[in-house]
Parts: sequence; C-alpha cells; structure tokens
Amino acid sequence: MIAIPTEHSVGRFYTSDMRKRSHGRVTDRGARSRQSILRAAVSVFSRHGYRGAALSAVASAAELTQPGLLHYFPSKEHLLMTVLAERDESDTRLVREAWGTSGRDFLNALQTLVEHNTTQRDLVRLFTVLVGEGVSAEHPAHEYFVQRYAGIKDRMTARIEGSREFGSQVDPNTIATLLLAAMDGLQIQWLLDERTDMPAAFGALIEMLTAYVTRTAP
Amino acid sequence: MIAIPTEHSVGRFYTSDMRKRSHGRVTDRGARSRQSILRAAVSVFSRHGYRGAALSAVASAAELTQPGLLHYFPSKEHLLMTVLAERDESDTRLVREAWGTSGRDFLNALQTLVEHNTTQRDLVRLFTVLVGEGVSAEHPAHEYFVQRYAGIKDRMTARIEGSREFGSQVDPNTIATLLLAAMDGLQIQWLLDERTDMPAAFGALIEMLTAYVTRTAP
DNA sequence: ATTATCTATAGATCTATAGATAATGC
DNA sequence: ATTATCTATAGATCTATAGATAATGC
Repeated sequence: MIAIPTEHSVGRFYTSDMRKRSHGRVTDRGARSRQSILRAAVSVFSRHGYRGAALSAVASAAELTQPGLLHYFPSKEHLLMTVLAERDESDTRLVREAWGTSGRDFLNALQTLVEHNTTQRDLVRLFTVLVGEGVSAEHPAHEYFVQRYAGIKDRMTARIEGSREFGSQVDPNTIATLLLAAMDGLQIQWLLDERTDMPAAFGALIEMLTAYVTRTAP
Repeated sequence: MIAIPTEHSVGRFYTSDMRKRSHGRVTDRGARSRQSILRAAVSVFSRHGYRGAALSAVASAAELTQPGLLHYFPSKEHLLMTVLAERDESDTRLVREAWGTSGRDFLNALQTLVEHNTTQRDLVRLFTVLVGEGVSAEHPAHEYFVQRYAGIKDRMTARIEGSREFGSQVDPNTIATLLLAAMDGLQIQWLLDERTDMPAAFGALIEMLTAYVTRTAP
C-alpha cells in the first residue's frame, strides 16, 4: 500500500499549519521532537491501529509526556492525518523515479514497489491497518482513503491507457483495479504469514497479464 | 472475504460454551436475545471495528442494556470470537454447495462468491475491518485470522493441484495466493467506492488465468 | 520573549461486577 | 427454581485543557 504518487490536499492542511503557531518559529529541539513523535506514531498506530493506540503510548515511545506531544499536534486526529500526509509525500518521491515510460516499465515499477515493500513491514502494516479501519465512513481517515484510492486508480488507469502495449482488448480501469487489489490483498496475507511471497505472486499476475495482452500481437 | 469453507476450532470454543451455564437451559426469549445481539454486533463492529465499538452500542442496537448483553457473552472478546465463528459457519455452508469438482468449476465458484458478496456489504465490511485490525499481533482475532487464511489457502491450493486443467507451468500455491489477494483487495476498493466492479475485475483475472494455463494445451 | 515540556486534573468513556427484580418454565 | 434483565457502580483508561517551570535563541 505504501506508495504510488498522490497529490491531493489532505496533506497540506495538516503538515504545514503546525509549525506556524504565533510566530512560526521552530527550534532544533522542537523539530527533533516532532520527528520523533511521527516516527513513534507510525510504530504505535501500525501495531494498535488508530483506535487502539493511546496518545500516551505514542508520547512515551517518543520520550515525551502525553501533553508534551499535544504541544506539536493539537489532537489525535491531527497526528493521524499528519502521519498519513508525510508518509504519502516521502513514498511519492520514491516511486516517481521508478515510474518509467513504456507499458512494460510501468509494470516493472509496480513489481519493484512490491519488492521494496517486503522491506517495510511497519509501514505496510500501518497502511493495511488504517485502510481497514478507514473503510468505515465513521473513521477520521475515511475520506483520505477514498481520495487516495481514487487518485491512485485514476493515475494507473491513465498510465495503462497511454501505453500501446495494452491492446484495446482489456479495459484499463479493470486492469488498474486488479493490480491495485492484488497489491493490497498480498499485503494482508504477508502480514498474517511472512512466508507469503508477495513478489512471486504479483510477478505471476504480471506475467499472465503480459501474456494476455501480447497474445494476438506478440 | 466472507466465505470459503473452514473448520478450525476457534468457533467451537466460543459458540457452544455459552448455552450450557449451570444447567444448560435456554428459553426462547434467551435464544432470541442472543441472536439479536449477534446481529447487532455484526452491524456495530462492521461500522466501528472491534476497538471502536462500545458494548453499550451493540447492546442498545439489540434493545438491551450493556450488562444485559454480558449475560450472554462474558466479555467483549468472547462476543467478537462468537461473531466470527458463527459467520464462518454459515458462510461455509453456502460455499460448499457452489464448490464444484473440475478446475473450471472451482473458478466459477469463486466468481459466484465474488458476485454474492456484492449483496453483502455489511458482512464484507465486517471482515475487511476486522482483518485490518487483526494483522496486528496484539489484536484478539489475530490468531483466528492467521489460522483462517492458512486454512483457506491450503484448501485452495489443494483444489488447484487436484485439477488437471491447471498445467504444471503454474505453482498452485502462487495462484491460490493471487486469487485470494484479488478478492480481498477488491473488497477494499469496493467499500471505499461502491462503483468498483468486483465481478468484472475478478472475472478479468480468471480469464487471464484460464488463457494462460490453456495456452499450450487448449 | 518564545518555545518546549511538565504536573495536575476535568470530563468523558468503557468494561465488567454485584446484587436486585421481573419473567419463564417444570 | 432458573433464566433474563435491570440499576448502580467500581476501576481503569483516554483525550484535551490549564497553568507552571525549564530551555532556547534573538
């Protein structure tokens, strides 16, 4: 779930507003604490989910008291949204590079991403847990995930449409849906059983897909 | 996520022990209340997850007070496990029938299941939310989901191995992993955006898979 | 001066238990 | 008699605020 570029605005709301309180000053110490809190939040949220995580647990993992944490993030919800926004940002950077130009390169980029994710257990679990909670309309990150998935799928679809390797025999949107579904589903299985070979299974999908679209015109 | 036969024992522990308190008697009224609680739990858990759901919310949805609910289930955790066990059971029945004999029938049964799931939004959301929370080792249903997925994958793998339609060119375990992943991932997307066409995307996978295995020997 | 952090605490839940009362079934 | 259900409540959290003290940087 980690990656794939996104640029919706949820991030901006929550990332920037915090540092410009009163005069917008940030000391080095403050910047370090803030980062420490975000790291701790990834760890604690990924293990307990948003609802199961106590702010005090995040705070103590960041070596602060719980009100100390709230000096940087006005509420638990703000902390959550900031974690999501900042993660989105850093992952985006990573994938944009791998995002080739030909249809074949596109599939390779996805495969690379799946391989990369096998080294990011905490982050994968974070997104899997949060999107699980987030399918409920009541969850604070629900709208975020709705937007995120819509954006990802749109970009993937456009990417497939733009490649002549994919003939008109397959519907780009359907293929995008399927590729994304496979990535998410594999992560669930991998988190429940680390012996699950995500790259192998995803590779099989890509091979079948490639074989399918090159059937008529190889 | 709903279905696919399972027979591990988690269910037995939690389903049966409740009715045989002291003398094991159950009045009609009691049986109705118990069912009412389970129905309410599906609804509330599916909307708030296990962690976000308050017993009092389940109780009032079942038209009982919160201590009234605890007369039937000694703890929130027992209620959760019973919901999972009883759901497993009823879904199992449904799918066993559709579970054909030839490899083609197997894939058809899965397709039918995906179609059936589009009419079961609450149940699909229940399992998606709970498995999301459950990927964390700290969650009470973690072990349940580990066992459930292992069981499902084993049975799917065996089913694929037993069909001569699937040549030796594909690894049965890989295919089982991929099919299961696609189902889970599609549910996430469908829950986030109901316009997602799960049957179409899953059908595309089946078509590509079928084309792939019949490539050499059609 | 401003930022960072702490202690103390209000107020809201939430699970589970104790014990009383109402309903049901031999 | 036994089961079903309720009221009351203990005890444990958990978020967020108020207000004091310590650290930092012009």
